[in-house]
Amino acid sequence: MYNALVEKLARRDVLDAVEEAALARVLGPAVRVLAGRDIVSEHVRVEQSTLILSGFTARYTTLANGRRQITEINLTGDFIDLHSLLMKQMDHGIVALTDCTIAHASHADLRKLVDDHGHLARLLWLDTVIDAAIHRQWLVAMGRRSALAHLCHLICEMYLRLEVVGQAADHVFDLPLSQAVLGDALGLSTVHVNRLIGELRGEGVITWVGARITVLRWDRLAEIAEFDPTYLRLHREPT
Amino acid sequence: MYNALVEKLARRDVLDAVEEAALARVLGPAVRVLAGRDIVSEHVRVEQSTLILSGFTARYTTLANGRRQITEINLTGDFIDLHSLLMKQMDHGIVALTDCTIAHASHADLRKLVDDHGHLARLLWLDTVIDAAIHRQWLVAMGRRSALAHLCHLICEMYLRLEVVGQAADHVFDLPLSQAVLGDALGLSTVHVNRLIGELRGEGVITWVGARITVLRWDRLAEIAEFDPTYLRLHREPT
DNA sequence: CGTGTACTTGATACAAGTCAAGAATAGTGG
DNA sequence: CCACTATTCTTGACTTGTATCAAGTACACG
Repeated sequence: MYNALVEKLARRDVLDAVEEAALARVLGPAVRVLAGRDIVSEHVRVEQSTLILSGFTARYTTLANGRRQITEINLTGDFIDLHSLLMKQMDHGIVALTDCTIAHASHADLRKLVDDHGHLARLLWLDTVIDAAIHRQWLVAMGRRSALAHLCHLICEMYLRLEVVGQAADHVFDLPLSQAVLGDALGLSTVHVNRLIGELRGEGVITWVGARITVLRWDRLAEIAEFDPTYLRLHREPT
Repeated sequence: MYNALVEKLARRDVLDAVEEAALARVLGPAVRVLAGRDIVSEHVRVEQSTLILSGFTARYTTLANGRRQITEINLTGDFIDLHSLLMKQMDHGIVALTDCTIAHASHADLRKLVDDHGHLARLLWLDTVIDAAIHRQWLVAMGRRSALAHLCHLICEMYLRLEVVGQAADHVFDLPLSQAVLGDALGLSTVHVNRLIGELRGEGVITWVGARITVLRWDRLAEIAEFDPTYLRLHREPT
């Protein structure tokens, strides 16, 4: 059930059976969460971390005027609040964007896991470091790329991350997020997101029907986004 | 010479003499870097991490059209590329914004340090986790706050971070960054940054003469920014 | 004391937001 | 299975925040 996480970590460095077993041991039973529900609320203190077994979630922050900014979209195999092992108090909330299955790991157990397994600890540390790298790419896209390039960048990122966990292939994948959610992630209005998608459709770069995205011209998409996948660290290397 | 780092870590959790000594041992001699020079270039692979002993640096990414986005401003006591211990390949560059003094620590030595000192390792991990939290705050400010609120948020953050290392007190501090640099950090044009500063001056919120910023009305500044310092984790707690 | 960099201000352009309303889908209960 | 409802998507008209272009002023520094 924690296969996606193992696949992701194994994509970065060899994971031995002992480590896999240790990881499995800290995870609690699968829990179902309905779309729209908070998995972790803003500002709370937590004593456990959460692994996504299936579904999409978002880190978000709400402002006084009710506007929301999503700072990362997470998916199957992501340890969404691993950072809370070190920073107990949440600086943001995490909401289920679709129906999700999750599993918890207590900080006490995780603490023992990282104490006993140095190599695995470094891989988990790496995972939090990659979160930061994703944040930086979003910052660059938000601050200095055009809205269209920003959207293209997000599509490229989602495709690659889904591909790692077997939920994307041949430039086809499902992204069951509303345009309002995408707007909150991109820092744009829903209307503008809609027009950008229309533009990509019109140029024949993608089709997007329901949740199903088909990238017809990947090269063009990556070119508009100036997409460089280095930051996702999807190659195997001793860590 | 590494006092600022020790002060910062000690602000978060008790650091014993053994840990302090171990930290000192991995650091090489102080090196001078002139303003404008790259400390680490984009895309390169590195085998050492860098601690700022004095001065200001910026993480940045350059786009094809020459525009630049700064994703974090770093200062005295910051381990600017600690993440490279785990992700060797840089996904961004680091430039000296002012003349700086820095010290290097080889990854081999750092690796041994984190292997031998679990608690210290967690504090360093925490430091990278806080970098991610800072990125998230910038994302929120960029995506959903007004340009004015974004600038105010940056001023609040810089003040608190400088205060930790003894470079700010009584709402007065030096921020020797040009408005062009601030624009690259905020994702705004230089002209607009200039007008925002004028607005804050006009409202009597701050004075800003040369590099010297005096916050006359901190409450107002924090209110505009909706600033909540939780993300900087500046309280002591076992980690 | 001259020259480059940073700051400041004004005029204009444009990207993206807001408001509004209709069309398409998906979900729900009878 | 269909009618009813609530989202979500789409399009148009208009507004606004921020960028761009341009020119002048104030510093800093060699």
